[in-house]
Amino acid sequence: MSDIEVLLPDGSTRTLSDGATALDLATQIGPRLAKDALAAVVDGELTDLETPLFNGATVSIVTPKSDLGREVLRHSSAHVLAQAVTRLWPGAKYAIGPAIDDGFYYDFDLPGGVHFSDDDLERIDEEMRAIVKEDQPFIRSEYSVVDGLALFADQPYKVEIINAVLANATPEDLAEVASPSVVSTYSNSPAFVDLCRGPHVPSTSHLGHFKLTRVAGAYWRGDEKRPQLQRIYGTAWESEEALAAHLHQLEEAELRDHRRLGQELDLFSFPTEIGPGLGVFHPKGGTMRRIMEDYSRARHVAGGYEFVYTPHITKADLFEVSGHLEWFAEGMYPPMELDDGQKYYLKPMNCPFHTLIYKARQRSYRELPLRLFEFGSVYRYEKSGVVHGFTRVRGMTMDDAHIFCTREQMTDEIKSLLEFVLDLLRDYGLTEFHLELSTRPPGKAVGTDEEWEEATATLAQVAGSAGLQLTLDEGGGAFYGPKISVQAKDAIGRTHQLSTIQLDFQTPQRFEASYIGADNARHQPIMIHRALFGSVERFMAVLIEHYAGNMPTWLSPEQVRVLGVKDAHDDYAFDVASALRLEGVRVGLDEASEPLGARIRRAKLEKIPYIVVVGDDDVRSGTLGINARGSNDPERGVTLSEFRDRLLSEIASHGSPEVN
RNA sequence: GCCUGGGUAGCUCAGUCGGUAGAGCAACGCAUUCGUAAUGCGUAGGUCAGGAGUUCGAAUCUCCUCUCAGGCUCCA
Repeated sequence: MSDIEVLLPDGSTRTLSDGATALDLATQIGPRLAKDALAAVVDGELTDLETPLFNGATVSIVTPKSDLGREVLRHSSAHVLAQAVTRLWPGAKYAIGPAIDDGFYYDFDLPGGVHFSDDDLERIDEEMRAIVKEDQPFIRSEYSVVDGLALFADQPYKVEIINAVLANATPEDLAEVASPSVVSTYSNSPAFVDLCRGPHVPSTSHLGHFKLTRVAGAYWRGDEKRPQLQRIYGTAWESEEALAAHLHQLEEAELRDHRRLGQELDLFSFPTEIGPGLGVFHPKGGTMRRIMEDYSRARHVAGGYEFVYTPHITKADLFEVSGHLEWFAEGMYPPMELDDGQKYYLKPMNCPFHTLIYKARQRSYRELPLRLFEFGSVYRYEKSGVVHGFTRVRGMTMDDAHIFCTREQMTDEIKSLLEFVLDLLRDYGLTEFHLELSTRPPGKAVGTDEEWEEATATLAQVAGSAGLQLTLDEGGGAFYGPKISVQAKDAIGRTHQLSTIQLDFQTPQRFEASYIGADNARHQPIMIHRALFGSVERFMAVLIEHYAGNMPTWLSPEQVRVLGVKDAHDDYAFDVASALRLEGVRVGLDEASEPLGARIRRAKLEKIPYIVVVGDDDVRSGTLGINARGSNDPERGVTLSEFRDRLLSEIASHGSPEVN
């Protein structure tokens, strides 16, 4: 028997006897590795440990504490979930069960149309732990398509997957089988066989650090028109500590939920009397929003924008010309019908209105680019199940602008616009971005192929030269044009879609907008739609979550609260507050009717950047005690002028007390 | 829109087997005057989301509607 030689990731080589598997390799390297090993990567292909190696192969062993390892154990956990469900509900049909970020899920169709309830999760969890204890090996088998179809004769979803792969293999389908001509399965006991490409952990005993999290409905193959299956979600990790850390992180995320902080900090609410997805801003949230908007306005003035205002409703005609009634009607509120039979719609977008402003008179090429800006409130009829705090609403205000320019100007205009966007977002404290390019939505778009190609190529060129990571969102554009969207990463690593920049050849055409060029001829302008916050409400929600409610000083509704130690100090406290207010600082005063500790506690819970405490010493020497947010170590004896200078410079630089 | 689970005082929540409503915080009043995260006592506050039904009797059981959360689909 001849030997084979394999290459390890560190560049070294190992000699093994012919027919040796990845597990044999791991064993040869060390018993610890053999014990930990879950799978292997052979020449870039993720595969089972049982896979025989061949001469010259590059092999790495996959262990639990790696992304690949976690993916394998999550995928295997999904199989155990399915096995547990088929034990508890004999006759259950199982559909697909992949690994996802942080966990896994599996979709089921229970006999008699039964649905899982939350209580079932506990039973399933117990059954899964029993299976783990049974230490069942995952055994791979391969069948012909015919045999595969016979094997899964009583599993209609599996049959559908096999047939779909035969007909037209999508990457999603291929995840479930080996290749279009070979049906691969894994069984971890004779009683449970699943269609799967693999690989899997050697046996169920490698699993166990999991938690089933929720049950949800999910459409078969993600299609609203197909039957809805019962999905169970779980999370799984390589160790109890990693699982606990993940659960802890979820709790942390919950603490910064803007809906919760909006309530706790008295910023805004969603009165049920008004309706779903329609929020109101309380004075503190209103202050925060006003500051956000004012700063944006100032930047837009500097950026050459002109400010316009337009109504919230319009005759149907306008949206017929724009194409919204043809392409966007299901996102619009139903019309109001007036006595004379005229239909009026609430506006879901501002662009047609701005186009009419453009068209209000003859335009010259000398006016272009013409940049029209509006904090425009729009209303969209979102499906009832999708509204979510201020991140998905039915009424919102966009920091919307439409730029009319010539075809020659558009590339430069988009380039400088992208810089403007990123610069502005950084001023609000977001620093990590990537871009997404959304292309023509198939079957839902107006305009010629050439126009779409030119617009998409222009955006791609600008996005590519921005030096940021660029991802492609195939078919995600608006009906009138492709778009670049700016995705920002927040403090706990989540990404949020914020700004969108859309290039539109269609609207000017539909409205017959034109300008007179230097050649004294009529030309059609190009239109750029752009919103930097996206919606003001949502941007505020993102910032609140990013900062966990600890807003930088310039955005805090109350920047300083002054407390007298006892009521003999209230006059001095008032003077301090007045002096700061003269400088434009938002200052609150909490008089000494309660113990100092209680007032400090309340101010801390309100996340006010600076608590100023004044007592006898301060009255005597004209100083302050400063208790900054994020610190439990107050500074004593600071002069008013020193504090004022520090505070004003922090506000001007958009800083926070935490980072000083 | 669909699936699962919720809705009890301003907020967070308890309420057993169907027997007529409870706490903490907040609010209000009185007292307390205090140097860095909760002073004490008292008062008031509820058509138990809304409607219908079952029952001698419903926060509790059934149905419908509204609404919230987590998913799916869709999306800024």
